[in-house]
Amino acid sequence: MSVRVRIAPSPTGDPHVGTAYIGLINYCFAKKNGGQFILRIEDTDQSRCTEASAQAIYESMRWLGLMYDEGPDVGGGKGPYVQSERVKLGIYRKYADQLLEAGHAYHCFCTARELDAMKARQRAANEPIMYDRRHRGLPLDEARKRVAAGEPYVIRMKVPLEGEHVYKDRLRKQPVVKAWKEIDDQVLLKSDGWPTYHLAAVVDDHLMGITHVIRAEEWLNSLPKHILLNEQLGFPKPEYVHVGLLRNADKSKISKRKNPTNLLWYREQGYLPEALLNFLATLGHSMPDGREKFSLDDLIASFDLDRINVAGPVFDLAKLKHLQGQYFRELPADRVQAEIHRAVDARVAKLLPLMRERMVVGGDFIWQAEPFYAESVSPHVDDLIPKGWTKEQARAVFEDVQRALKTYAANEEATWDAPSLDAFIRGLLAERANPAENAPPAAKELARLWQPKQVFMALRVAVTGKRESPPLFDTLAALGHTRVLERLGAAQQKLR
RNA sequence: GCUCCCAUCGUCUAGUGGCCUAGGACACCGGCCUUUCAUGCCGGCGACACGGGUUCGACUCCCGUUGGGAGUGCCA
Repeated sequence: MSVRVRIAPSPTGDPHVGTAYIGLINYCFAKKNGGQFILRIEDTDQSRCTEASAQAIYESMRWLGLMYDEGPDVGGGKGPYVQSERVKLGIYRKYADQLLEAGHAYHCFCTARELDAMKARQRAANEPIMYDRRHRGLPLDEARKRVAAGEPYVIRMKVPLEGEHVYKDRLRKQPVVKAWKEIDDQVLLKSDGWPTYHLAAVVDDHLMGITHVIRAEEWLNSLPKHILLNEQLGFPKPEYVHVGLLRNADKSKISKRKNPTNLLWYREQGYLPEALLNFLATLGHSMPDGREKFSLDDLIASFDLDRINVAGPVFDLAKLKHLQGQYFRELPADRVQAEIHRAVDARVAKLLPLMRERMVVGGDFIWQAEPFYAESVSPHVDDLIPKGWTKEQARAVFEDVQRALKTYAANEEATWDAPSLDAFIRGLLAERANPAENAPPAAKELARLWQPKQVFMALRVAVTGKRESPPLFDTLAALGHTRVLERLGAAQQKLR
């Protein structure tokens, strides 16, 4: 039988680097075995899923070159490949009814409030948190009467009350053993009539002829439910394989707060798909010959599912950058030039309003915009010290402003734009120039320094490295708080 | 809390009982090349979490401890 694998992302938010990671593994496994790689969109949460997000998934998979043989935008013989469309076809309802008839599932009429109360009680008592199955014994005909009467309900699966589930995952040394009594009677069909992930995925994997479900470790806990569902539905079981989750530096599940997780961000930044794919591959898989730089074709040729690591790897941007550099430097001159144009164009539109009135010829943009592109700037020490100030005084003022801006940037309410920064910084100056009666002597001594003209020039020099620049607050806004704070710190270093 | 998974340098990993005084890559440090920087090359720092077994012999197998992670949703 031919291998058929899939990725089944949910179109919420930005296309995720984890999708690419799991996608890469599935893709390689499919290609290695002459099988098919399928993309299915799991949008059964009507409140969170968007079409734009689905489009972004297609786009990023294409960009990476992880082209699927079947999927929403390419078709295929087992479609539709979007679950919301399948809901409309009544596919999941049909299987839910089948489970109901066979006595493998039942109606539950609990309200959200009842369920919350149940959880709260269990939490307080340090008991495992799960549904108490209060409606499990309800006869089917009685439940149907309540449904007919318009009472809201969900359909839950009937999990065995005793015994245990054992599954040997090919990547793990020991079989995974889980007692049934610790597994919840999972909701299969929600009160809006749409399926939950568990029902939809099992049904679709079967209908789409999926032979191997290779997915992230976060699904391992619900594995018994999925296998049970296959059995109750009379489906032949695919092989389930669970790979480790990508991690942040602190080992927690990768998140956008701590890492760039948006695939399109990498494209915007100018990362090459080959580099990103190569990097992702080294995270979980290793070449038998130890090669660490290789093409997708090389990877497929040597790919071995059993060599995938189960321990979740830390996503290390520094290593990606190194690989990216290697790929970039191999690029032919015309591609390099194209990449430069792309990188510049992306920022020109934003900066042009600031630059324009100071420009005489187009080339002026290059040096005028330099502070906005540069990683760091190198101001002249003399320019950092306004007339009549000492080095120490200048440093004290920079430190004070930096601290204030740091607090400001950390404030959720505050916005980092020119008008807000203008108001904030002028307010700070006014405050410092007029210290309270009971202020420390040091503050009173510095009070005379807080003149806008001089402080603004010093700040301008610190953040741009030049005495000429667009208006200070526009400049601060365009630079972003991270760079501004960095440069204020660097200025203080220079003044030591 | 409960359940499950995982455990080699800071990070990604090689290692499937003797080839290991544990190999490579990133990062870091030093040197060479170079007017500078970068690239490139050379070198250095640096790990088998701990404790018990099994065995003639454990990084490799088993058990426990510790640590980390995930799940615990009418989200996926």
